[in-house]
Amino acid sequence: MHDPEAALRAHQLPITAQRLAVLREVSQQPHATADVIAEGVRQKIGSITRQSVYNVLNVLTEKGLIRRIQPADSAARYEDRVGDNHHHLVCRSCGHTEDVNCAVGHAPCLKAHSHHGFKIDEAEVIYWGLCPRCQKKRSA
Amino acid sequence: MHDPEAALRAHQLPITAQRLAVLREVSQQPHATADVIAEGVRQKIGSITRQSVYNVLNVLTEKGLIRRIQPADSAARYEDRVGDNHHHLVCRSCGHTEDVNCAVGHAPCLKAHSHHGFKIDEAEVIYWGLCPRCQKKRSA
DNA sequence: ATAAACTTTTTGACAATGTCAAAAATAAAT
DNA sequence: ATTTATTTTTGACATTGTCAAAAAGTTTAT
Repeated sequence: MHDPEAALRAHQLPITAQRLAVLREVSQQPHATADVIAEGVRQKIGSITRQSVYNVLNVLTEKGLIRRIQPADSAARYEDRVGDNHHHLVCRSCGHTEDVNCAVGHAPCLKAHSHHGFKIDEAEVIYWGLCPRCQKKRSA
Repeated sequence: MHDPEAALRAHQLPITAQRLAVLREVSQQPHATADVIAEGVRQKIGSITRQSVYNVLNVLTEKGLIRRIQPADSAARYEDRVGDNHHHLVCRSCGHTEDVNCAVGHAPCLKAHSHHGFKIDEAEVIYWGLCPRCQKKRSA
């Protein structure tokens, strides 16, 4: 995110210290959870309430400035890589998350044959496994 | 599930009224959440505690008798269709969930090129959209 | 610059979904 | 039948997130 201030303006969102800080934090720590973001922001601007973090994350998500992902057994995570069609690799043990470029192509990358009369708008893919660190821990 | 009792025995699980009832309920109401299952069980055997429902669902999931799915913005759901490689279609509006046969083939159905040193064991796919009912509601 | 109008942030309570630990009840094995 | 092991219940608690009203801040218009 090169210019958080411009990004907010582009979406007609009033500029506040909290919004700038949250936006920067999401950018610097992709896939962080709300409370990790809160901690990061506090170290930079002194303080922010839990509720404000949620407010900001929600409004940024609605406007499409950031993206929310919610893997099983984890609080929601946020990233600022939006607009493309990538997926995620999640560690079953520690929750560590990485991006994976789409194996197929454009969104929705998997055709679901318009099953059951549903109108499908997204195919979400999560690859589950063990990250390198946790593989080592197990074998130890 | 034709014979829940045999299924429990096959997995060396002591047979209890609660386990039989939960197993039957998951079978009859695929994709139900824990509290929906609890309600269903109560109508059949009179009473069961919230904790027992969780205990039973957890042990059945660990043993592979049932499968847990956890779509975003929903409590965990359970199904007794296990061992094959199918995915899910989830309604963004009401949470209604249906099975979708895998578009590709065998599990894990998508190769993730062993990215980033992860050891991948599953590719989970969720198709997001609107179910027929909710499509109608919107246009009304 | 200033004031008015609007939005955001804070504060504090609350809801939903799960888990933990110890006591009571039940099933299985001898 | 009795013992042993497991399960169920009971009640407290943790986490993640939301709701509503008051306080503080930002933007717009004068």
